[in-house]
Order: sequence, then structure tokens, then C-alpha cells
Amino acid sequence: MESERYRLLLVEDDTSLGYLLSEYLKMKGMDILWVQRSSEVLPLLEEQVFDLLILDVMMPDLDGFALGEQIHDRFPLIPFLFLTAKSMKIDVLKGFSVGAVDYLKKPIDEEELVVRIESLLSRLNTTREPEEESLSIGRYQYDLRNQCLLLEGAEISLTSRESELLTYLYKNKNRLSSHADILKRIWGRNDYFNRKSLNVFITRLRKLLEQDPEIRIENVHGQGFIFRVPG
Amino acid sequence: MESERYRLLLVEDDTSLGYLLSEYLKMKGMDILWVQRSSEVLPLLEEQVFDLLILDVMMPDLDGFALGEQIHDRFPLIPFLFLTAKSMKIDVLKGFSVGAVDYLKKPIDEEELVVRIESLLSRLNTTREPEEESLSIGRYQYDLRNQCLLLEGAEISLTSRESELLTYLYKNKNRLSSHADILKRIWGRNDYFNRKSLNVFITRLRKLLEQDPEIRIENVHGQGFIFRVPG
DNA sequence: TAATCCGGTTAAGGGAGGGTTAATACCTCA
DNA sequence: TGAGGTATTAACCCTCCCTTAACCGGATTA
Repeated sequence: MESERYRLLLVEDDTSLGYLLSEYLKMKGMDILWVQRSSEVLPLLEEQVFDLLILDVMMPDLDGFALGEQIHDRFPLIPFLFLTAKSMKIDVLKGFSVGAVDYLKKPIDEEELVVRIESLLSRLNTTREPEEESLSIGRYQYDLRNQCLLLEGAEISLTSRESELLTYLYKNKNRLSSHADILKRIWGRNDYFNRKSLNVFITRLRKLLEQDPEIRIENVHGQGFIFRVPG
Repeated sequence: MESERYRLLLVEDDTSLGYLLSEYLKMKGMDILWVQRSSEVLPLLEEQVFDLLILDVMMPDLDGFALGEQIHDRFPLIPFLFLTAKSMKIDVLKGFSVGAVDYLKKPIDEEELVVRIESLLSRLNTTREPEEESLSIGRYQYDLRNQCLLLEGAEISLTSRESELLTYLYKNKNRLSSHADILKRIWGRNDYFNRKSLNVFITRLRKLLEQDPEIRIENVHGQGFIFRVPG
């Protein structure tokens, strides 16, 4: 799955630090717009979308905290963080109180900045929806969360063992899943009786999946099974 | 709207720092459970719900990073942050790489810790969808505020447990709600007796909702329930 | 072609999990 | 302190799933 490029706005009046940071972040695959004056920020937010803003606290035209406050008022959903040379405790508290999501003291470590940004943005994205996990197996849809197979509207519910085994086979589809590996992984122990159990469950899965003749669970004599699925 | 107390788990082997932090956070209106050994953490997560974990990196029995990794594997939705005396850059990067949401260096400033926690948790919560006042469940109307079900003029009032459970099931309608999640969220603890209670309440809800045969609370053996509602 | 092993299928049994009802404990409020 | 309502615990029965067994057929080797 291709992850989208993050689009960031960096507000930093210092030319060398601004250049350094924006180049570094670009190198890390992010999309950066760098501006040097706070007055440019609000108009930009009107017309473009950013995932995150990085604000220097000390700015010549408008104090970073004041800017943060304005952003928080007008665009409460846009997250921003502060960079600062000031390290007084009161400033950290003030930064968070105006709505910042993080507060980093100079000198900035670029690598740390990147991992903090990535951590922030990944959480903002993953909390949206836990996303339904569903796999295509031939003509079937396999809904892992609900432990069921869907075929033309019909819903076939699986037991936990059936579901574990099907998941294992699917993960190793079109290549050998050895008895030993399956048993160790799912039954926890590779012995005579569990091997017998495995056979029973293979039969069940074959029955459950028989509506699509292209899906096959082939036996490899003395070795294990190969789960053949089209595509 | 009354805001819920945040429930935190603090893992810190040092007695004086652990005591200091847990008292301070309690004073700030948070609900803290403080444990001194990392081995206690995973079992606790099995049976209780926490909004955030605070982990010391240096622990006698299990390294904080290793613990963080295990938590991230088994409970990927629970956010955690690190406290550490180590301040080497490599450690900060390692912390984030195992899934931490923040990384604070000792000596810890309690006020800064609190504002960082509040900032984190408020962002996690604001992404929730705004609460509806009244929901359609099949032929019923479910009035959350007044905790009652309406059906063709008749009004059936629910107890708070019934209401909490129905709300939980509704939010996860048509997909599996696991025993563990329901119990941790509503009863606060996943144990034998609460599981028995849950069964009683499932029976009650089924009875309350029996006027619409299209509404079903299905059991998934050994896993949980699926609340089936039309539409 | 026998002898043997491995795999496939079906059915039965046991044990854990779930459903229901009733009794008990707990709470709140007069 | 007692009444009314709610949640928890208890008791009992039923259902479901995994295992085990039994039996058969196909494959492999001598």
C-alpha cells in the first residue's frame, strides 16, 4: 500500500535553519512549503491544505504563540508544533496551552524531528477508521474480524480453529505449508493427535470452499499442504 | 457535557519518582494505576482499559523498549510514551520506532508531562464522532439521553448498564464486539463473574429488542457478539 | 501384488461456553 | 431503616466445537 506524501508548512525566519530543515524533510519524502514570515501563514491556510505546521516561536513580525493562537481559532483541526530557542518551562506550557501538539527545543535534531512528525501524522491517520480487514479468496470474501466467509450474499461463519487455519494457509498461499509449521503455529504442538485434528479441519475447509472449484487445498505427501487460489 | 476522567497506567520501578508522579497526576484529575514491574503490564492490559501508558525505559525485569514493542504488537491502539534518564539521540529514535507517541527525558517536569498528556489525549478524543441524541435501531428509536427505547409510542426505559451495553453494541453494529473489549470498556475488568453478568445483560437486551425480528444479537463462540441491525 | 503408511471422511463424546431464570447483594432515597 | 430498583451471583440446562476414534481409499515401497 502506497502511503501518501505528507504536506507540511514550515514557518522559520532564519534562512540557514529553514533551508536545512526543509531540505532534510524533503529528503525524507515529505512535501514542504517553507515561508519566512508569519504574516504569510493565514492566507496560505485559506487556500491550501497542510497536514502539519512547524512554527518557530521567535519571529520578527508576529510572535509564534500569537500565530498559533490565531491558527487554533480559525483552523482548529490543523495540528501545529513549535520550534524554539527558548527552553523556559513557562514557554512549553504556553505552547501547549495555545493548542500545539508538540514543542521542540533548539538545537533541533533533524532525525528526532522527523520521527516525531511521522509519529504524529500516522496517529492522526490511523485513528480515523480501524479499517475492515477483508480478503479476497477466489469468489469468496473472507472477513477476518467477523470470522466469516461471504459468497454471493450468503454468510458462512467459521469457528476459531477454522479461521486460524484458513488465515495461516492464506498467508502462505500457493506455497507449501508444512504440517510441522501449521501445527506448531496453531495447535502449539506437533504430535500424532494434533496431526489427526489437522486432517479433520482440512476436510472442513475444503467443504466450506467447494463452491469455487479454482480454490484447492492440495496435499504434498508426507510434507504438508499447498493452498491454491487463483490470482 | 461531562468529560470522562483519563485512565493512565504508570510503569516506574523507582519508588519515589513513581509515587511523586502518580500523586501529581491524580491531583490533576487523572485516574492512575502505578505498577513497578514491567511483567505486570500485559496481564493488566488484558483485563482493563487504559487511555495511555507511561513507561520508564530502564526497568529491572524487562527493558522498556522491549515492553513497548510487545504492547505495540498485541494492543496496537493503546498509546504509550517513554520516560528516560538516557538522552542519547539513538534512544529517542528507538523509542519512536517501537511505536511511542512521545519521549521525555528525566528529570521529568511534572507540569510539562501533564500538558503533553492532555494534548495527546484531547486529540485522540476529538477525533471521535459527535454523540447522537437518538438512534434508529430497526423499528425502535433509541433515545440515549433518556436511556429509553421507543416503539410505536410505547416507551421502554433501560437501566444504565443496559444502555451502556446497547450503545457499545450499536457503535460496533454488524461486526464482532469481543467479550474482552466489551468487558474492559463497560465493566472495567475482564473476569469470570463479569462475563457471567454480560450474559445476563445480553439476554435482557434480546428480550427488550424482540419486537423486531430483524434485530439479532448473535454469539460468536468463544469470541463475542455481533449486533445485527437492518440497514 | 502385498504390506504399510498416510490422508480423507464421517461420526461420537466430552468439556467449555452460552442462555435463561431466580435469588441475593448492593444502592439510593425517602 | 426499609422500600424499590439495579447489578451481581448462583444454578441449571442447552449448544457448540474440538478432539478422538473408526474406517476406508489411495499412494509408496519391496
